[in-house]
Amino acid sequence: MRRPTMDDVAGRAGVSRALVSLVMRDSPKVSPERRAAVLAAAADLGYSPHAMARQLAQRTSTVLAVLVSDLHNPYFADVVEAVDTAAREAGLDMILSTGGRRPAGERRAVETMLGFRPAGLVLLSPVVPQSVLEAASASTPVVAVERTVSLPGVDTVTDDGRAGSRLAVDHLAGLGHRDVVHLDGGQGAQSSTRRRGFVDAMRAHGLAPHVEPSEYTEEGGAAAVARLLAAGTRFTALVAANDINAIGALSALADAGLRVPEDVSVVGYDNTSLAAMRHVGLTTVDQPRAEMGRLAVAAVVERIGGHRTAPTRHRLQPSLVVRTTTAPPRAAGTTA
Amino acid sequence: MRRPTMDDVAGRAGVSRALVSLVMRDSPKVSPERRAAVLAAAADLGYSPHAMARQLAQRTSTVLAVLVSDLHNPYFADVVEAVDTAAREAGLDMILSTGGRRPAGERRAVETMLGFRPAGLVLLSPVVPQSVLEAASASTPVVAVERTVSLPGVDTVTDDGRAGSRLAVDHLAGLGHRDVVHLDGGQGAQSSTRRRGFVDAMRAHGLAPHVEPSEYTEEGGAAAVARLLAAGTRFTALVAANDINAIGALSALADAGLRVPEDVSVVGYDNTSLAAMRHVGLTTVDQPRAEMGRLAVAAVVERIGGHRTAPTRHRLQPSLVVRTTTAPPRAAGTTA
DNA sequence: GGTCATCGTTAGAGCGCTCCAATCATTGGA
DNA sequence: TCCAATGATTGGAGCGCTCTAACGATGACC
Repeated sequence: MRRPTMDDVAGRAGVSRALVSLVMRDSPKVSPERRAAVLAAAADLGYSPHAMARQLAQRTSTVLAVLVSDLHNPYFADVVEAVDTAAREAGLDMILSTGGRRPAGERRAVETMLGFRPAGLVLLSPVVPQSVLEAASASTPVVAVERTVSLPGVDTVTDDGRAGSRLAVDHLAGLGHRDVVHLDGGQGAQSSTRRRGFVDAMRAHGLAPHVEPSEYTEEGGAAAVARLLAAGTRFTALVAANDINAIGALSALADAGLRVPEDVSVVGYDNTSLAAMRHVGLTTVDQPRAEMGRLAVAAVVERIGGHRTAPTRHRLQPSLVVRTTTAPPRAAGTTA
Repeated sequence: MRRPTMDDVAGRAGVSRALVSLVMRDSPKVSPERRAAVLAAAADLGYSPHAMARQLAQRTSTVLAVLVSDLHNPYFADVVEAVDTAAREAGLDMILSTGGRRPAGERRAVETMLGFRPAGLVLLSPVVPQSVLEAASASTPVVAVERTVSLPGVDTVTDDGRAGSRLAVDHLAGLGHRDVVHLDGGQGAQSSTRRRGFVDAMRAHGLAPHVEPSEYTEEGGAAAVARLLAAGTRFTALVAANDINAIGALSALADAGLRVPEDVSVVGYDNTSLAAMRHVGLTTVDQPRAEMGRLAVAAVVERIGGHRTAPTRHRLQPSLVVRTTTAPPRAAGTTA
């Protein structure tokens, strides 16, 4: 079970350990014969470098730590995939961990990862308090995705949540809706931005904004709609906190015998694979997830290289994807 | 940016580095006063142990490497969550990586992870050739989940795919279906087991089994159904390769104007959150995912402890979850 | 023929930690 | 009172690697 070390390879190839090290790192200053001998010995022994020993000696890490708030949300699968690809291209190895959308879980996950002295830390929609991010940024480059942070040591990559909500409202208002309710993301990252965008856009259309508390989960969406119906609230359209929240809302509407989009129109946020499913066909706001993942890694790389110390604030433009859950309200055409 | 080391803490607390090490590992053989002094110094300095240096010195890793074949399949989110929880309880830190369901990608991911000399390697539905698993098992405990492997050094945790398919067929046959088609998982892990179970169960009911090639993806399911319809194949029920494959099949059926379950019944496999969605309501075969994740970690832990060298072969019993995509066929009641 | 770069190679220190054996301080038993 | 036993603490070697500086061997140059 004991794996061969550099010394074993050196012994077999009849060279010094330092030379083996050079070969392993593709140094140009090694004669072809020696290089061949070393590679042959390594192959014979089935040797591969010990990544941790290397990092300890180098005093520089190639580990990119990534925290995912919720593995069940397909939104993250896309971002993580992009991060993974970009990280590999930058020569970084991704470590993934999850906090289960709970601050305590995330905090512990961050601490564990920091124990590995990663080259950087990418947090996807984190819910930990800012203080944790600040502490982390003291020892490694930190990038927060889909979370507004104003710390000088923390870079951010978000979509323009206000613009996203505006797209949704403009679309609905254009269809003739006047009674539109926003299901709020609560403690979730970026929810306040989306809420503000909703309120502003509604006012711009001369409509009264109604915000109903909810959260970034299916259950939350269902519960919020159930509450609205129980209260007898009048609405013909919903702007959900995100896609899974919208899915929950759709379920609750179906339970109540309301048809979508005939009785109620629904708009989601994130354009996850869920929204694209034929049986859902959710109209939703698309975030450039791949781009966001790439930018997050790029931000880390820039900091590592020391090319930058000032924080980056990427704010990407979302777009609307219209599918089958939105249509003019019943009494359409009555609006100006 | 330089993080404090154990020596810094020792200096501040006025003790030796070895004593700090003992405190950090909660050794009982440290006097309360010294312990307090060390902890205070560590807190002042914001010290946290360097996980990699620790592992190098200990010659034993606490890293559990986990390979996920497809982050987009919610099936894995559940298993990973269970693995994460169990790993943490066992004092292991999870590293996650993904191969994008491509053998080359998985192979590279495995090599990268092995560079960290993990305490164990858990592969979820891997598609790499057995030789890769064999090579890996030479240097660390390896557990394959949902993949049949007969190597002595590799433990396995699978569900009983034959039994799962049988549950599906029994259910459909019980409803009166006679023309049932199985969408095959192709190269995917465990697909041959599920296929065999389907064929055997159909024969046991005196029915002719029809197997249509497909794969573990939404597109694959849609394409297979489109092919069946184009060929004019007669069928009243489908046993899909897995849930996302079933989702694709549902879409294709809808496109063709066929209603589910009135015209065609559909059974999935995995009981993912997708299947449970109100708008899908997929009848499906449930795997005890949490249990599987736990068992996988347990297998690694047993090998680490040296308690076992013989391979474990866990085969768990699946169960059927009946929802709304299955019903008697149009001409029901005609069967014996 | 001697000096000086240049090149490929190597010894050895050190990364931050754990482990072992050795040390020192205390206590209890005879 | 002395010695063994117990418990708390420490020095130093070593984990597998990288890095720096130094090394010997060439060859170029005058």
